[in-house]
Amino acid sequence: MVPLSSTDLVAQAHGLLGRTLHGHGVTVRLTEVEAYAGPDDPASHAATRTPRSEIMYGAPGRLYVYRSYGLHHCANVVTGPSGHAAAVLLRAGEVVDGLDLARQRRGVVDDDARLARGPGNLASALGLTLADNGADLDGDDAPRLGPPGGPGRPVVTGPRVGVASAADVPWRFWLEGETTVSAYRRNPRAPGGPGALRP
DNA sequence: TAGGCGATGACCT
DNA sequence: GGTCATCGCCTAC
Repeated sequence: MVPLSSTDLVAQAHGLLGRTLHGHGVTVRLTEVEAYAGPDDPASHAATRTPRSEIMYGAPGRLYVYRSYGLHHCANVVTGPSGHAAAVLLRAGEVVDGLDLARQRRGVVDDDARLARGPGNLASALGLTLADNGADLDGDDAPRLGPPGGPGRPVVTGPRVGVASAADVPWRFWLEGETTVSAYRRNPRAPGGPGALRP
């Protein structure tokens, strides 16, 4: 196994900002992501290796989709390498193509910035479901990632949203000034003090 | 097999 | 700011 340093993971997360993700008829430009380090990260689903999290232990460049609170789907990009289970949660994006379809899926017509704000909404706008779990993002079929490119504007760093463990690890990254970025909300179960895990 | 919990989001006050 | 809907997954027994 090749150890993945936190700086590499941060670089992977930064690399996804500003990049496009093509879903089922909808394309978004990623504006907010969160990094999860794998078995060493108590906030990651990969902290316990189970059939659900197994996809994160596989090859990088694949999509990990899970259902949260019985209502929403959340999408991650496995950043690997194989066996390390590092992944980046896609939290928000700007819909740049397929606006009508995204509005139809989300039922939002008055504020395009809300179409893909929040991981559940992002997955919904893209039409991502559990059926997309394990999809190869470098393949020809949707979902797939667009070509790498710079974020285009300064990247802001902050603590991760909603996690009960390691809530203070500043592995949430978003593009400065983007209206599509979701609001910060701390998990009520998270301890008040600084987290034990620091990059 | 049953019970508890969660990387959420929308609505209400 | 607070509450609640809702169900797949994990763990304990």
